[in-house]
Amino acid sequence: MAALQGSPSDGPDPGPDPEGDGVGRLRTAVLVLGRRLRHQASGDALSATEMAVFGRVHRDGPLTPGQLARAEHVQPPSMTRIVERLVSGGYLERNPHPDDGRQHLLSVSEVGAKFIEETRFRRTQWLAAHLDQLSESDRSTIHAALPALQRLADLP
Amino acid sequence: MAALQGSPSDGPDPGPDPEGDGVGRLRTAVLVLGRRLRHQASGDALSATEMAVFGRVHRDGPLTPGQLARAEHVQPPSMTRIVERLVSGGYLERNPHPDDGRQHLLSVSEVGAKFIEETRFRRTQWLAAHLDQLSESDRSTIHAALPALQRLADLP
DNA sequence: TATTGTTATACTCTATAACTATA
DNA sequence: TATAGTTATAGAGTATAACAATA
Repeated sequence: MAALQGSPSDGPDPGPDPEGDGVGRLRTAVLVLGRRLRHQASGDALSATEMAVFGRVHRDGPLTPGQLARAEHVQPPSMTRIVERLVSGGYLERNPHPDDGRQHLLSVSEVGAKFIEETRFRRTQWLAAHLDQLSESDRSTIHAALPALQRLADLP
Repeated sequence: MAALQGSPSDGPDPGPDPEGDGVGRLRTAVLVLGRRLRHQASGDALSATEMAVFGRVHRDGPLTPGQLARAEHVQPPSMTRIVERLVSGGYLERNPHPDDGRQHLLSVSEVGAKFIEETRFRRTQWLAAHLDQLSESDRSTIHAALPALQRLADLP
């Protein structure tokens, strides 16, 4: 079916804005946001991706590297490096897996927990600061779309 | 004010999911989507960013490299390389600027226009194909959030 | 033998700095 | 002198391939 507005086969009137369809605009918005997210994070202690992984461990409890790789849709070697930086930076801790000697369980360290409290308080993150500049209506619309965006991102 | 759900100062009840706030989830969704968009595009003729720039020229008419760089939030040298590939691939054409010898105007070539028609018909793009797998309700929610996401991406 | 994770390596994207040409 | 664009170079992020350890 149509994806975010009419597809070519929907009828005789594709509208006045042929390629200005939702797909193109969504792609652009995602790419620009991601680009800015990464770049603005470069002065921070953690990169955007590191922050995402760190936040996920904090949210979803102890996880193995493999679980994290699947959740973030990166390959295992990429996650190895991300986790390596987070562990050597003191944000995450590696604990042995109770049942399986090959795996580890990653959890937020004490230092890491304190770091989250600080950054939540300071609100220095680019995304949080810029969301605050939107109208209340824009924020709630984005908030409403979040589950759908997550489902889109996690589709096989 | 609060950004996508309660901030720490909103009251005594931060909810059961401290860091599972909208900011973190939005960051993750954007990063994962961008990652998959880039990766899945690697088999295509154009990368995700190239497609975004190409689509913008198609949408918004002849543009200069500088205008494109500002619109996509990349630095001018980055846009130079993106445009270079699109021009040498035959998708875009460089035309002299009527008033200013330093600038060029980029427009979609005949081959480029045909390419857009084909890909719209084939729907091979990762994003379009996956949007089609969402429910109608999810698609319309995302569609409704698109202007807000664009404003967020374009904030100074 | 299959799975989890790591090491080694390479590629893409994008940035900063320095330069050229035009205004 | 200021602006638009390009060239040269470097860094971050992520992938694939090969390997080690455990199930």
